[in-house]
Amino acid sequence: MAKARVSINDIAKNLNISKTTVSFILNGKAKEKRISDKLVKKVLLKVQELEYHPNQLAQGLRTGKTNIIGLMVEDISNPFYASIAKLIEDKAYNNNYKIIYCSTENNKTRAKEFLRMFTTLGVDGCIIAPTMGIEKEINTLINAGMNIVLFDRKFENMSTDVVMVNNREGMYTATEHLINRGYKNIGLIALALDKPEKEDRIIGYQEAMKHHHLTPLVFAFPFKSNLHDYVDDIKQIIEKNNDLEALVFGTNYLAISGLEAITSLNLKIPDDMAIVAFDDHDLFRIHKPDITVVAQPIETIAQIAIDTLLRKLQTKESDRVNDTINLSTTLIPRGSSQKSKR
Amino acid sequence: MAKARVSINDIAKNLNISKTTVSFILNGKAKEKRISDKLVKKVLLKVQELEYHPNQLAQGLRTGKTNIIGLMVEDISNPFYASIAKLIEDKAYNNNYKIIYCSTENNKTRAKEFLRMFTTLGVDGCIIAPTMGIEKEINTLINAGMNIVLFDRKFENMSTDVVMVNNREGMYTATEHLINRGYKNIGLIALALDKPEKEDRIIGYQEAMKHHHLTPLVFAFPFKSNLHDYVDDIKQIIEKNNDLEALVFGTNYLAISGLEAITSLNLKIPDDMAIVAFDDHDLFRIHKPDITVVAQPIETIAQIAIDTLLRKLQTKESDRVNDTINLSTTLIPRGSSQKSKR
DNA sequence: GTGTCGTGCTAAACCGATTTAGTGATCTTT
DNA sequence: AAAGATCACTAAATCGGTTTAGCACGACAC
Repeated sequence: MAKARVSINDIAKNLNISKTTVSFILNGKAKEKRISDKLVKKVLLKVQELEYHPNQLAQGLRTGKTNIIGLMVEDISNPFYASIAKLIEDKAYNNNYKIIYCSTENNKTRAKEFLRMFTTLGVDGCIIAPTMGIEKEINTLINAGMNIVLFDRKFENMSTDVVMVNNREGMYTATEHLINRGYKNIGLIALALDKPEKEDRIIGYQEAMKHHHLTPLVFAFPFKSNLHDYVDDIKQIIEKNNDLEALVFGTNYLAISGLEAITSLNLKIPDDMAIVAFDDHDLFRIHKPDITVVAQPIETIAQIAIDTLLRKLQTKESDRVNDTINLSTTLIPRGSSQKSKR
Repeated sequence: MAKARVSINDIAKNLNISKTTVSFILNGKAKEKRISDKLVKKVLLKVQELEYHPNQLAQGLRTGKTNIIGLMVEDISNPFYASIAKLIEDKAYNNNYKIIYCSTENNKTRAKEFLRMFTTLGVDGCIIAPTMGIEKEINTLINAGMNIVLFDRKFENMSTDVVMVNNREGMYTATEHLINRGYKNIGLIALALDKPEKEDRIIGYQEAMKHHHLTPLVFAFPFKSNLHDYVDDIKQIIEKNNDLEALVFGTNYLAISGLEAITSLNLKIPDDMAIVAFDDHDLFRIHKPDITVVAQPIETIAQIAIDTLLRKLQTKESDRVNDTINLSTTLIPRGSSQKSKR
């Protein structure tokens, strides 16, 4: 038999006082509202005794604060986002915030529905790694007063806080790493949600190639929710371009698919095909040979994103300044893959 | 300037009707309550025009249903849980449920606080991979009428639905796999949150060893939130037990740490040290040589967990039957590691 | 003895929905 | 033409909190 939860009325009735008084006491306004110490003690004791815990829906409805933060990413099962989610959750928890999360799978419709869900649920703020095509909705939210921090991907001319890594520079470094090791026919396998000429990671690669007078060779894919589907695509690319010496991968899962493709074609890394991945992963560290990566500062991204949001939540709307933080990536050279002469 | 959200009152006032009527219409009770088709149309149009979406806090407060499901796991950044979370989220979303999640880090206090959060927030149900030591709290919740589905780990004599894999059998199979390939000195590296003699994975290993007249050698660790800390532990074990031929790992992250340890000691897999891991991971598939694992049926676990919960939410409390589902693991033999004669 | 002030507390409105219990108008029946 | 049924809605209570406005009482001043 389900027993009814204890409400503030139960406390009040039990002590024959008004629920106003109970509320004041529980919200630390006892002094301000001149409630006697004796009564305060009595109430707190009764609260303990009956194990009263305020209904957060009612609180949220009245105060407009839910202490819920919405977190929207591409795919929570991607270790990159999962790690960030974990760090954000942890910090949120320490500040008495809960996380509602959702994976957009780069689906515009889904993303929009989640945004609506955030508002109808009354989240206090949200941290979003946005998909393309939800710019308008996000702007509407911002204008309606929602506290938003973007990360991983940004929109031009959006007046909110953004935490970004320098994708262009990171990719430039990754590409140059291969060039410095003597590779010339270097291809890029990347995701293009937007137009390729707008994707910083693609641009960084192209700049590095051009700067060294090499010809860029970009293979851009749309997002697929079954990540395994990339393996065949990559196999085909390798088979069709048999002068390819090296590949740069734009995301961790593309690189993982790349590894599978390379292995199943019986090619050796790095002699038959050298690779560099964007975004680190346990797998790249432990793989033999270990894989050079451009790592994103996951802890810092999470840290700044949640800090910024929490700060925002404590600032009057009028006093806010929107920052765009640009973090640097780190090249982690692994293996010893100087190009060997075949 | 933050614009106020549209409420049901706005719709009502705008059309000069009662909000009761609006509520009836929006909840599909127009026919039953004999609201004229003309008015129904007018209301729906106005709802569209003003982009009205009901406040879910108010709805939740009144109806006692929030359409929120709580998901509690050990660590959302562990791919095992992250994958399950993703699948659960997806299915929940399709049924108009949202997910609030939290990582317990096997911390009793944290877990208890999260459970409380679930109730004060009024979640409709929760899916929990429980930590040890929160049995009492979970029972209290169940008695208070909360809908709970447990997975990954269970408590004896708890009257709720549980989705489990057969850990004992899985570990037996994993161990026997190594025995069949000719290894004799096989150690187990596992987590022991409870007492080792109560951990099914440890028991399965021991049974396999004894059945084949071999001596079990169990190394049980407590949970550490910094997973990297296991590497040194494992290195020491390998160094101190130099007759060890093979290791079975109880979790994916222990196996990953094991790989790191083995590599950093310059040992070769499987010749110097053969291994089998419990719970698959991209890394084990792609690693050279690839690593034999006992895989858990992640999709099925997620599927059954959320299905069971959703079904439970639609069933009268009195009609409920609690199931314990036992799923089998799958041995995925990889590599070709017959023990070589040294 | 009346006005003022401080003390200690509370009644009632409110947040935004749902739900219960009707109400007044029109139509049927006899 | 009175009684009952049907129709098309609605006022008010409710969920469980917070917040506003204010009341009753005693002390003190004059």
